[in-house]
Amino acid sequence: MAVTTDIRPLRADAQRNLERILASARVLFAERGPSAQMEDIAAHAGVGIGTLYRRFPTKEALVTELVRQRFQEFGVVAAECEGIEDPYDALATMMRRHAEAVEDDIAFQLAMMQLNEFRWEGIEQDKAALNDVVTRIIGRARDAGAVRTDLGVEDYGMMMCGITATMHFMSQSHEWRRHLDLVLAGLKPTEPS
Amino acid sequence: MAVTTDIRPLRADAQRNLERILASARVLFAERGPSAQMEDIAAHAGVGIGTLYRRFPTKEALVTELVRQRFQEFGVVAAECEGIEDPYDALATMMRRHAEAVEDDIAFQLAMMQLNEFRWEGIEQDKAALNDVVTRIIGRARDAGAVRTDLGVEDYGMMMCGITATMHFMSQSHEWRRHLDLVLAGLKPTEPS
DNA sequence: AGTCAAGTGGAACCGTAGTTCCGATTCCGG
DNA sequence: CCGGAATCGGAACTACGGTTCCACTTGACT
Repeated sequence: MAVTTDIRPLRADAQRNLERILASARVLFAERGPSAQMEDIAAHAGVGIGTLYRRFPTKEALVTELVRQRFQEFGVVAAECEGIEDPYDALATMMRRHAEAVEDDIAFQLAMMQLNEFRWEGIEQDKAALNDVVTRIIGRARDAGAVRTDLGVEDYGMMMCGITATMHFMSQSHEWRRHLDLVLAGLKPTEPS
Repeated sequence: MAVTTDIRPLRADAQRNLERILASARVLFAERGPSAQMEDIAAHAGVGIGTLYRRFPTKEALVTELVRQRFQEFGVVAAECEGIEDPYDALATMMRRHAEAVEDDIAFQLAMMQLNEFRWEGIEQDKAALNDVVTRIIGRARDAGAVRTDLGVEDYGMMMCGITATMHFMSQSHEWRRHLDLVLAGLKPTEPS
């Protein structure tokens, strides 16, 4: 499943080219979004289109691979945040860090928002793993009385979707941090008033 | 600027066709988003593509006209909400009604989110008008101490962007209402704790 | 060094969707 | 009822971008 061994180790130059392709794709997709063109990516990597298509049978396959990588990073971040003592801080920090991780990658912003409606082949596993950690972090905050009692995991995707949208569509500056603040404020337990 | 008189009143059948085109475009764009095809719209309206292009020189022109109409409706809704006694209720109701107005129009959802980054020709005026009303409603709620003191008009677009995104990308069901609740909760004045 | 499967480059192909063009048709004033 | 300007229809044109194909090159193993 992982990176190594398929059947045959891939020729030295081919390996080098593969890495170049991935690097270039990362840059261009981040910069221009999913509409970045295959030819441009190949050119940027210094290879022909044929070479690119030898590794990734389709554009979608390429995008998916990149999204998967990013998604794993998400899992790592979440795991790190689980280590934070204060339950509320753990949740708030995770949200902030996840948002920051998305900040300068246009293609991933869109992927983030559409995670629930798109069928990303082979992401399910990483997604489930991330979901577990988030569930625990939210549960802990809730048990500690740091957030409203009706907060659930489902809310996490929703909130991130909204924040990512702000980030993506209101590109200039960092207004999205304010949106995050607003949402975080909305998480506080409803005062017994 | 308005609907009537340009130079010549438009022939009877042409007028009829224009209305049909607009109606069909409204339906198809709402249903399929901005990627709805010109040919389909023409077919749905029962006219040839040539006819469509006679009225709207480009697809963008057609979309823009529809967006403009919707936007005006937004202004009407806002004005109505300004009449609500309770300052907080006025704001909350406006947000809810604006969100509902967008609910089943995919093309307009995207337009809504991109309002700040796209250059919609000839919308500026309606946009400014709406902005004024929203400013007043938010100001009133703030003065009444119903919402945090640092809430501004700029936040309105941001919040609506986030909610629209939830609606658009997490299509199934009506989860967006929960997002709205969360955001509204976040607007409450920060308790002196 | 020789062999050849693996790998490479990029011209050509193809489908899609917006837009143009123009002969046929239709409203409307005289 | 007529003439012609306005309007119609839809075939054809165009641009764009993903994907295929294949003659040519190259790394790795004997």
